[in-house]
Amino acid sequence: MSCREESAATLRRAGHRVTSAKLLVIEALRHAEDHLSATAVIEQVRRDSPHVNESTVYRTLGALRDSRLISETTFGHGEVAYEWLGERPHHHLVCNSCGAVDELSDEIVAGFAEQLSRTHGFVADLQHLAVPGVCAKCANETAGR
Amino acid sequence: MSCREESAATLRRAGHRVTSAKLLVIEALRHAEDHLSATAVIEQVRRDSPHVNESTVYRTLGALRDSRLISETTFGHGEVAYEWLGERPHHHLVCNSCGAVDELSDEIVAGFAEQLSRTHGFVADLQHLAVPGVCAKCANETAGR
DNA sequence: CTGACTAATGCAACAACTTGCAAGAGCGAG
DNA sequence: CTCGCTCTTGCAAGTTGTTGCATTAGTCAG
Repeated sequence: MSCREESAATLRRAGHRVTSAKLLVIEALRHAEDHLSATAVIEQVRRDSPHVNESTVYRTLGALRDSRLISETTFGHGEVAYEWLGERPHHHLVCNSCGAVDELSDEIVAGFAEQLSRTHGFVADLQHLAVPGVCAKCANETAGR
Repeated sequence: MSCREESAATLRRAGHRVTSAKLLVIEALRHAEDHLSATAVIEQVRRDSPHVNESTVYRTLGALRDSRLISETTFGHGEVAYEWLGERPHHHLVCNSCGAVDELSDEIVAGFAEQLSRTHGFVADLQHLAVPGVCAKCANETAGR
């Protein structure tokens, strides 16, 4: 199955209609294999089809997020980043000092969620968490000084 | 010490100049004893001093957040909520189903942060976390059906 | 108390999103 | 294949938050 057909099938499975705008947004995020800002997605989509309206992209991003096909994350203060959610859930460690974004497997986060369930009966929905802080490298440099 | 003098002292300690705009923003948040949206803060500030510019309030909220005097949290998708950070750190459990916001003590979160430190050397800065999910009540109702 | 240095503010333009509405297009029924 | 229901889209106007710059006003040294 081609990449495009796969995207179409995913869309259909999630109850969306298969339109060129949605496909373009999905392709942009899949091929980026990284976080993209809304503006970057618009730019990428327009590289292929300049006529696509920006509000359509915003609406599509919101719809795909609600269907759990992509994640919407706020890194630090300001920008919203979108990312294709492929296989397993994952999370991010964002360094406030150097800006590095590291990946965090789901295990620790899942343990945290389980604790919340045990103690508060709260079923946490942590599919894509961005944890702010200071990375090991920056923490060392600061301590050394 | 009056409430206002206390706010002024807090501002000074954090390296800010004591201005009426900053005091009004702080008082609004302190007396609310709850989360306020940026718009609500502007409204509240203007009830006392209608001449204060909205961009000043936005800038003040940003400055106070950077000084750790207030927290900036995103509940669900959309609005940003500000809250006065009094004593001890605390967090929130936000129900996606009924919208209830419950408080979460820092203990569990601190344990999570410690794990991140042990496994990744990452010093997490989780002073005010909003965990999305489904509260115990809503989870029960769904299960019962 | 006075002057000066610099943070804070107001203003207006800008950037980043959102929303209502009418026109267009996907997709399932027949 | 065609019809029609309804989801999507484009457009334009509206929110919400940000930024550059000139002016105002806290603070602190003297």
